[in-house]
Amino acid sequence: MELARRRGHEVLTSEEVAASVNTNAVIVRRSLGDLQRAGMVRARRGNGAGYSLARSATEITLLDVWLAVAPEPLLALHHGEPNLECPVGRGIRPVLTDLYDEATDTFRAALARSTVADILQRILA
Amino acid sequence: MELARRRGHEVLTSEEVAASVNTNAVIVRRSLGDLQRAGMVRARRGNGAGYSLARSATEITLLDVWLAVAPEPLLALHHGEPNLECPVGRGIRPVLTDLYDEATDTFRAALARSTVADILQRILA
DNA sequence: CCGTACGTAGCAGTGATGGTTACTTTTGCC
DNA sequence: GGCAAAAGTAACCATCACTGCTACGTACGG
Repeated sequence: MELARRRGHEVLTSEEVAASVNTNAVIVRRSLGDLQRAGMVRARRGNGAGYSLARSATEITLLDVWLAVAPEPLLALHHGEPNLECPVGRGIRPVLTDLYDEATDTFRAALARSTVADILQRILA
Repeated sequence: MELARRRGHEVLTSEEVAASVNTNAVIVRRSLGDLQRAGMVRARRGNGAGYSLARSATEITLLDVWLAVAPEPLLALHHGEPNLECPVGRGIRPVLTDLYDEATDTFRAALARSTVADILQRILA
């Protein structure tokens, strides 16, 4: 959570972030790369480089982050084809994808209700 | 979907279900075993054995199925501990689990709105 | 008692993820 | 211009979960 270092440090290196998450700097660069492609984070390179927020923390929702780092469909159908000779096998997929989409939408709506700023405020409270 | 064979066949063997899902009988037995432990399906053994619904299809929601077969938390925290020297690292987990629970609840509520009977009706429509 | 089909263990193949190392590229500073 | 710092990225390995398969134990009807 990038905003916490708006108390002095304008940018954070991947090493610093990795230390605070107890993981590897490369993992951080990979994840922040996703957020950067989604336009929520800026990366400066070269000497004195590091990451900073590209948008205000009040304008970044959990949903934004979720979409940037999780391309997977949350509910996946069985990989293989069902047996098309069975009447259920033929018709089940559109119905299930429909229901999946519905459930996924409510899930996303819940994520969209919280911004990074909200979360930070609740952490510091 | 077990109800479709209430047009004659009282029980289905794992082999028959596997054929209709284009998968292996053992996989079916494992999955239906979960549903059986959750009380939604009955299994008869011995000669002429097979599976049948333990409750009416109108009394089985997608949420029931989901809970029976998916014990995973849908949104998992990072496995490792965050750095506890960072103020954000210390406080973030309760906040995130809270938000995760909230989103997961709305997701489950959406699943609870559909029963197996509903799905079957939509398939045959 | 015998055959059928569930229950379950064990194993190989696959794919996703995390972690590490190493190398390239960019860029500020001297 | 050259050096050093740090992002970007590729390659590789370990781990884990899941599917699919074989095989065997177990319950139960005829």
